[in-house]
Amino acid sequence: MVGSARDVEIPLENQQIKQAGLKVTAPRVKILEILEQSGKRHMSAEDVYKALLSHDEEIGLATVYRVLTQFEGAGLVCRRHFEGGQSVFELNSGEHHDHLVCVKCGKIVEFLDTTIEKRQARIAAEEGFKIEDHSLVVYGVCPDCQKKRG
Amino acid sequence: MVGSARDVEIPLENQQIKQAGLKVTAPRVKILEILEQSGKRHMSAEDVYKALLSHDEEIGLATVYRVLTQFEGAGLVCRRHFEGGQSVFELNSGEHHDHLVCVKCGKIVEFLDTTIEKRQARIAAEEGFKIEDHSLVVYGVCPDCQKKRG
DNA sequence: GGTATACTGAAAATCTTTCGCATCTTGCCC
DNA sequence: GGGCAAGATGCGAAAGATTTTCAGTATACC
Ligand SMILES: [Mn+2]
Ligand SMILES: [Mn+2]
Ligand SMILES: [Zn+2]
Ligand SMILES: [Zn+2]
Repeated sequence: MVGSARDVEIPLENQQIKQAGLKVTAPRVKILEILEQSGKRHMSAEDVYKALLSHDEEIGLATVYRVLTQFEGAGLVCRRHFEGGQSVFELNSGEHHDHLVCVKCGKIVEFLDTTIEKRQARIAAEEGFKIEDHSLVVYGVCPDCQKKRG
Repeated sequence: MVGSARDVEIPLENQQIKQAGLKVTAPRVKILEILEQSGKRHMSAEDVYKALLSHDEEIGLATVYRVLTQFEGAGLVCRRHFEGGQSVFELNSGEHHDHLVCVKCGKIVEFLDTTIEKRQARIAAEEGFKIEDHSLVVYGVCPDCQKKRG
């Protein structure tokens, strides 16, 4: 047998999952791949599930929810609660950011504004609150959707 | 029969409901009363339902949801989506505001910061979005809860 | 009062997410 | 490489929140 173990590249996903303290299983690797490769940065569990189906992966919806929750706990993904029933997940970029969401087409623009972040911190401090987290979502109509309709 | 129609005061609730284009019915009046009289400014449908029960009102939970949704459509109440399952409703004060929520005890502090509001408007404008709404919720631990635990 | 229409309560249906559990896998030791 | 225990998966059932359905009832208006 010629060649070393290096002939087979160990996918980055496996490292991430292992480092998160989770066993490397097919569902976990596939779900992470979907999140990394999909054009949508923000996907609902259902979105992920459908993407898996379209890749002919036999993974149950319950497993998708379970794995996404584990990934969240491990800091691999962030869960968002925008309006409209389902939670959406995105890979954790490591940097906090907020969202601008188009109410017509669902387009999402991410932003980070230090002025807002500072004001929030000040307001919380004035009330004596110790901030744990925050959620800022601005809903509006994106340029494309404004063109399409009056 | 002495006395005019003015002897019987028409409750303000009835006016508000009528002006909203809705028929004045017992459930609607009671629910509006609960929202006005309850110490909690922010109530879930379940909260309202329980308050009704404690007032010996026979109103179904489905009706509570229906009425709250109608009130929202009529601009009488605002629906909020804080973390944790249920939506909460509050009377529409006519003035927008955001929320600081204690993750331990649920205490809510309302605030309005023009600096933040302006920054949001600018950010949306830069992206060409026409703002329709926004939701800013800061989660943290209130002073009381900080004292109670390490 | 009489009537068309809107409203109501209760149950059933939806929708999203989580559980229970029998059945597989993975990670690890020999 | 095989054996094993802990941990994961898939499936169906269950749960929790909200909405819909529908037959009976109340309201607004004449
Ligand atoms: Mn994002
Ligand atoms: Mn409020
Ligand atoms: Zn759009
Ligand atoms: Zn508190």
